[in-house]
Amino acid sequence: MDERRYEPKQIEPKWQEIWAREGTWEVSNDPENTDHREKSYVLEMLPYPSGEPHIGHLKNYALGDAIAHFHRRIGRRVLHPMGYDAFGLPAENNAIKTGVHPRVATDRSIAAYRHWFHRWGISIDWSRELGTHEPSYYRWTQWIFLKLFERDLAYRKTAAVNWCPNDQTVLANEQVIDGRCERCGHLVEVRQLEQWFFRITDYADRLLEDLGTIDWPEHVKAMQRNWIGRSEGAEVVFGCEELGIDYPVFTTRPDTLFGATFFVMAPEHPDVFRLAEGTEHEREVHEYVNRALTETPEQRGAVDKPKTGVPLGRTVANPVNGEQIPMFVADYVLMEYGTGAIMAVPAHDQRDYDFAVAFDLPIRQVVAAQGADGQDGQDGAFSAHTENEVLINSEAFSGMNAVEGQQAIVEWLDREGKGHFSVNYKLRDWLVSRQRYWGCPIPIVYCDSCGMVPVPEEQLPVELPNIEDYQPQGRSPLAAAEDWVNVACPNCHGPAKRETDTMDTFVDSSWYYLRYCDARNDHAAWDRRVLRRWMPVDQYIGGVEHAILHLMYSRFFVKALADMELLDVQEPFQALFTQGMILGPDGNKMSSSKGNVIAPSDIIERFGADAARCYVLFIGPPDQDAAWATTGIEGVHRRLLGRLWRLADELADRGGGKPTNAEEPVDPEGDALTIVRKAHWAIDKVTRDMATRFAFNTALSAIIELINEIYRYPHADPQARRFAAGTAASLLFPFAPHLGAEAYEMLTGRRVWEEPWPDADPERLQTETFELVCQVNGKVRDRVNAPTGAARDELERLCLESRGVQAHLNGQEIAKVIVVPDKLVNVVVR
RNA sequence: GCGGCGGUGGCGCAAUCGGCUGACGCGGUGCCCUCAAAAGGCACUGUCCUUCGGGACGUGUGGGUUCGAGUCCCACCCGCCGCACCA
Repeated sequence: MDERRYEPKQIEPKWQEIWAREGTWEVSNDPENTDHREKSYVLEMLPYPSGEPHIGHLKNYALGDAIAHFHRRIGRRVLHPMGYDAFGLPAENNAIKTGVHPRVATDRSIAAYRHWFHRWGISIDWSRELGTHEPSYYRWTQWIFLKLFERDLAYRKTAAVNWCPNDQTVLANEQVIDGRCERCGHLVEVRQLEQWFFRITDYADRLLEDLGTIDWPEHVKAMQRNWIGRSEGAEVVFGCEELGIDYPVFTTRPDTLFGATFFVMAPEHPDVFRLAEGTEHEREVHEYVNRALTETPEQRGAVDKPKTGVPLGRTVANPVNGEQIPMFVADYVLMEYGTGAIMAVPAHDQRDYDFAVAFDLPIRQVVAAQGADGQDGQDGAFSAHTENEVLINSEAFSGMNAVEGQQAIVEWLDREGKGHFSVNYKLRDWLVSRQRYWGCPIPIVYCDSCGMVPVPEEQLPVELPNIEDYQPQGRSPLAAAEDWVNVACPNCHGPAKRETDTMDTFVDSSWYYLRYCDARNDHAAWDRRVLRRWMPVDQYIGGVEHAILHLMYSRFFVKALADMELLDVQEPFQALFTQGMILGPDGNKMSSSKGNVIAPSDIIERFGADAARCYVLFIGPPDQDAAWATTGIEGVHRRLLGRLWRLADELADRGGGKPTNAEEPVDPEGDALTIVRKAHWAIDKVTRDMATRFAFNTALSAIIELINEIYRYPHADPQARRFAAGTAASLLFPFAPHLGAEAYEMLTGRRVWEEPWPDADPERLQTETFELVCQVNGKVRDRVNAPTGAARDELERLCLESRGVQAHLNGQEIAKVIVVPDKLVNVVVR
């Protein structure tokens, strides 16, 4: 007798082959609009293909796949596509090192990813597969660029930009973390360069407001709000009479204007040298600025660093009272924020206060708590205005409530032409050009006579040429491809040159979810009507590391494209789920240098795809980080999958003339009823966990409980056990599709994915008795069986009669009895 | 400093609307099956006390509301994440 046991290697390929051959998960765009099922667009963030997928990918796609399967089974038409974010630096850096063309390396990785997605059994509509590096895709990336260019949302300007000397390219603000390149960790330099930008700042308010319309985790919304950094205040003009130049500053506290006792400029401010010229401080200013500019952002930004600065030898006039106040240059003022210059109010701002103390400058309090005698110094610098703050030392405005005073001061400034209400943002325009090869070419041509000319749509794509030398030299490697660079001007047909920068890869991934909807459209990026059938993405799933970059850029794209009437939604991702990381067994982030990497390929080899998928979901709440434990996957393999398989094997109808079935027995009794009830309980539990929250860990534990219950009654009616096992297989299918399909087929002869999601029968969720919790003064003293739905006084009687309660009453006086029907009775004694 | 999220057995965690704390899994202990092992099955497993009936305690700390608090309120401690000289 050969032993029969759960062998994923025999089960998994069988189903993968069927799904691949039949294209089971493909879904039509339904141009006739005949399919009236509710749509569901389930999407995981597309992978950057590098080597082989890692365990985080497995979790990401296991999560999305469970949702996709669940939605299909509850009767929705589900779009669940896959693609690859295939342009990018790692493949190019690899090419520099090894000479292997980035396309070759990328396509090799893509093949590996595709292979593994099949072996994981992810239910993907493969007919929509795409790679952002394919001309059939980036043709439309270029088209979108041109659309943005037409609307002046893509533009070129010279600006101080972040330059990574290691990667030899510029970076977006969002790609600079603590002054370092987010990719290679090298210190970033600031350079004045002419670059391409997308005008995302035009959308700052809408990006902020519409966060209220989407179902995203609070922390992601908070990060976006933070990044947009909207603050309301006023722009106030300080004039330097000696040079006849006006300097506007931004302030959120215009009510403190009368307390401004000096004025500070950032070292990067373009007028600093000009102001100092000819004054006794000229040399000192040069030295200070040069020193400040060579400091690393970490050094300069150190929180407890003492305030430094140098006088400029000039004064500006405070617009509210004409007072001449001295100007300084100091590195605590940032060129990137506001106007690069500030009015300093040491009485009400900690930083200004610190500077004033260091340079012995006057401190004048202008806001005080009402009734107080004005001794609170610099307190309240950042605190919001309270109702009882009043202005003092503020001429005509003295005595006014601070909130009203602020309003009045700005209105007065506005009338005088010296200021106005203003809103400031931390968000900058998105720098999109990169001096690198492996990216989407920018479809622009420079002509000596016509200037900057967009490549006509019908000439797209501008294909990336093959080159020999990928080494960046401060300009794009494409600049060396002369055959490609030199081109006839589309306008005058004279000699012209192509733009040699490529686009940030975040441009590619900002619209891929739109292309999936109509992935094989050769005539357009998409058909607007098809988009209407699918967009927005109903459930987006990915890592929190994209909270700002990818997710903000995509939102900007959708809003801009909606404004062009190219699509009909305002937000790309209606709901977002951010998964936690799988950490190494040592609790640290997995990395090859720590030697704690768990390779999915090893895991699947040992335990199969179903066990791997279930384990990454069972390990804990899916939005939390969790450490990998090999004993954990063994548990899932044994207690969940192995035991279900054995049940199916034991209970399967093996012919015998009867049709196989796992129908619910009609009138189960005794143990059979207990098992049937547990099955309905599990249906209800799993359904609620999936539909109302992402509690896959508890859904799986409910399925384990059901399986345990079937084991507990080995001699119960086989039909009841078969029904329960079939239910377990059906419920397990979204998590472990191979075993779910296999066990279901063994028990019923049918394909589980063609079956509707089971319904919990409310009658079966009800029991005729329940365990009544009997408390005395809130402590549990007994539990007794009571009829479900019993009257309050009946429950009270049962409780009072119970042995445990009797023992604790000791003849004490009963003050009160609390009855919670079908749950508990609490006897309060004195 | 600002914003967000957490703190429950030896471990991961569960308790969904204020009602039995610790579901489920891991780990541990004992037993069954076996010539033996593997595999598998069954049972027990928060701490302390116990006359073995049971009892006391227990959800970061301290207070409060309540018949009843892991859950609500106040104050605080600790940890993680994001932002941060943002005017």
